Amino acid sequence: MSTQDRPTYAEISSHAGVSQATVSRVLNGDERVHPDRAKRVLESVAALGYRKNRAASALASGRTGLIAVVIDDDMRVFNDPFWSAVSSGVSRVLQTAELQTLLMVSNMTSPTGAIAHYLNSGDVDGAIFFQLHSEEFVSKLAARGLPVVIAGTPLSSADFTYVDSDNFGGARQATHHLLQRGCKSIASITGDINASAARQRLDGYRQGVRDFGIEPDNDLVAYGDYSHESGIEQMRVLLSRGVEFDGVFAANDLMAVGAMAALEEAGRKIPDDVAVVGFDDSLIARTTRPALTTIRQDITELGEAVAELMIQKLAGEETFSRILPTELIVRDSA
Amino acid sequence: MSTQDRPTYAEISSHAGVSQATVSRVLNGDERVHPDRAKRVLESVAALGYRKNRAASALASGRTGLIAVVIDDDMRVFNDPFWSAVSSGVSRVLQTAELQTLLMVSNMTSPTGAIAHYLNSGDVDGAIFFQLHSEEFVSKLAARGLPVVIAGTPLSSADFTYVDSDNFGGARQATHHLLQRGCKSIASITGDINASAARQRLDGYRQGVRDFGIEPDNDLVAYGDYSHESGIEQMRVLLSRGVEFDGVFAANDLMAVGAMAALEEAGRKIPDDVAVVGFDDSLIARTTRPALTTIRQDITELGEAVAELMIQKLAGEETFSRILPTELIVRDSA
DNA sequence: ATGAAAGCGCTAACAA
DNA sequence: TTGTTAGCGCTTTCAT
Repeated sequence: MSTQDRPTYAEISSHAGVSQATVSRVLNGDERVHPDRAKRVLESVAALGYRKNRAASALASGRTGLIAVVIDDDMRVFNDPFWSAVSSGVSRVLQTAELQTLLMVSNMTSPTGAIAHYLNSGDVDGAIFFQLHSEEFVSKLAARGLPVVIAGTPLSSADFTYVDSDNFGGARQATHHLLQRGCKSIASITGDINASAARQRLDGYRQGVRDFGIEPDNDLVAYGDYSHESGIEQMRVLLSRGVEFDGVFAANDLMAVGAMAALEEAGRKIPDDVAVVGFDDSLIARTTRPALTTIRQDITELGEAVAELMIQKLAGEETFSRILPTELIVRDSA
Repeated sequence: MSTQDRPTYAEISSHAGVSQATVSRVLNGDERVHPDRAKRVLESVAALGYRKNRAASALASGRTGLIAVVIDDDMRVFNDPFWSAVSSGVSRVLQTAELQTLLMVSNMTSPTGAIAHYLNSGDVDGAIFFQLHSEEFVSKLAARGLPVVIAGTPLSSADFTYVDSDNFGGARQATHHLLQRGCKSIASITGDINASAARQRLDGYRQGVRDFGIEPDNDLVAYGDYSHESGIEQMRVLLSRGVEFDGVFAANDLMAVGAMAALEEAGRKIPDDVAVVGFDDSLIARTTRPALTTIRQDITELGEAVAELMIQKLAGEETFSRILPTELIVRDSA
């Protein structure tokens, strides 16, 4: 809008008394320019209030400076502050590398969708996926040479670069805490078991009990889907099975809160009759009563790590997936 | 990355046997092209798997197809699913108009910041602001001809185009509900009073009591800041004042939950001794016990409305700010 | 180390 | 209605 006729290389070039090529070199950090001339260029840039036209730059160089962040338009995602915190971290870090964040909300990331279209069009320099959609689709993009980083753990063993919290370790930590505080029998309510995080947390729970010489008992595991309702339901299921337990690890805070409601409904006192540990350290963990003991993941760092890996990829450096440590936050429920 | 040497207008043009100008016209929806030739162009496009190069298009046309969504890097924003739901709506609607969403997280939207820089560079076709930062800054951008739409109500009476929930009406509705269920004296805990929404909710509460012939009493108003902690604190303040009340309207759910905790701590039963109504209908309203009666705002629609207004602005149409209706959700707390 | 010059792929006058 | 033709502003060989 409004061709404010801003200065171009032509103006800078004549104002500084150098060629446009030199202006370009200076503005792109090319080393081989005499410091004096570089200084003059920079002065002219400042004097004329010059700002680079990204479209022109993108056209000429083939680099757009845009990184897509692809999110499933899944209610889970948008009711969960988790992903917005990750996005925030991503965006902030990308900005330091002069990269912009393109937010793409996909209702279905089918290879024929508008997003697939866009991602294939070379209009972005890279793509970050939140919870891996169709891994096949993502593999295809990666194979085409598009730098891809994933927030979360891919289901397949494919060699994606990804960053995730230590779901396994966190769940194990939670279980250990319950056992250490004296619980004898620990139950667990899993998240949506189709998601890798839920599986890892279940595995961590199992390892956790094993660490204390207890054989995992399938009767103590109930399969939820991360929702508050499923926390209530699955706790009722556990109670109805008649197996004894005095500790519960729920794969996220929301289910933990649901489970606590069901426990109280059944007349069990928390934490005395049954101790409860969640996962996420979301807002709800602090505000629920009793306050929820939980596993904190550093989601802002997750976002930052993802962005850093992307920057490394773009620079052609080798990248290594990262697992971020979690932390036990002890409150009143366990 | 990887110059997949994708087809350009040159290829389409020769494949379809028309000029590049015609290709451009067809691809940009120019009416005055003979249907037959348009059809041929489209076929060639499909046959060759052509995809437009946005950078080239942007350079030539001056339109980037990018809309910035500017969000304050404020913990409030990223702990609150509110804004991610709005972004989701924005992004989805913009996509239908072939526009992409550029997510810009500002730590300080100072006119000298990187974001200001970007916004001033003509690299975006428009900007959407979440909660108005520096209105002066935004006015300046708008004055330069950048289409701007705001999610939330501007503090000043400036003529921005904005979309907001009916904060006044919702608060009034909440107050009416308390009065209708038999409460005789209603207290209120406000949000951060520097924010327009908090002021509107306070005004709505006052109007609500007045509607029932009661004169608003300043001793019944406590000033919070939207945080859970402030809900607890301000409820304690209210209780310590010694003024009687049997109903409370908190300006958001988080404070309402905090207030309930403080009430129970003081031995007051909810809703019998004191009924509580919140605002937002966030996740926490459903999961807290007793479940919170609250005012729901349709935040996805808010995002969609913002995006629609932006599209209208870009089309040069006149735009009118919108206030979206709220809905009372009755649960157990009132 | 610097400059000249040829595009990058598309759009939009202008002509026809 | 269609085609011709200049660019848009920057990057990048290729010379020097």
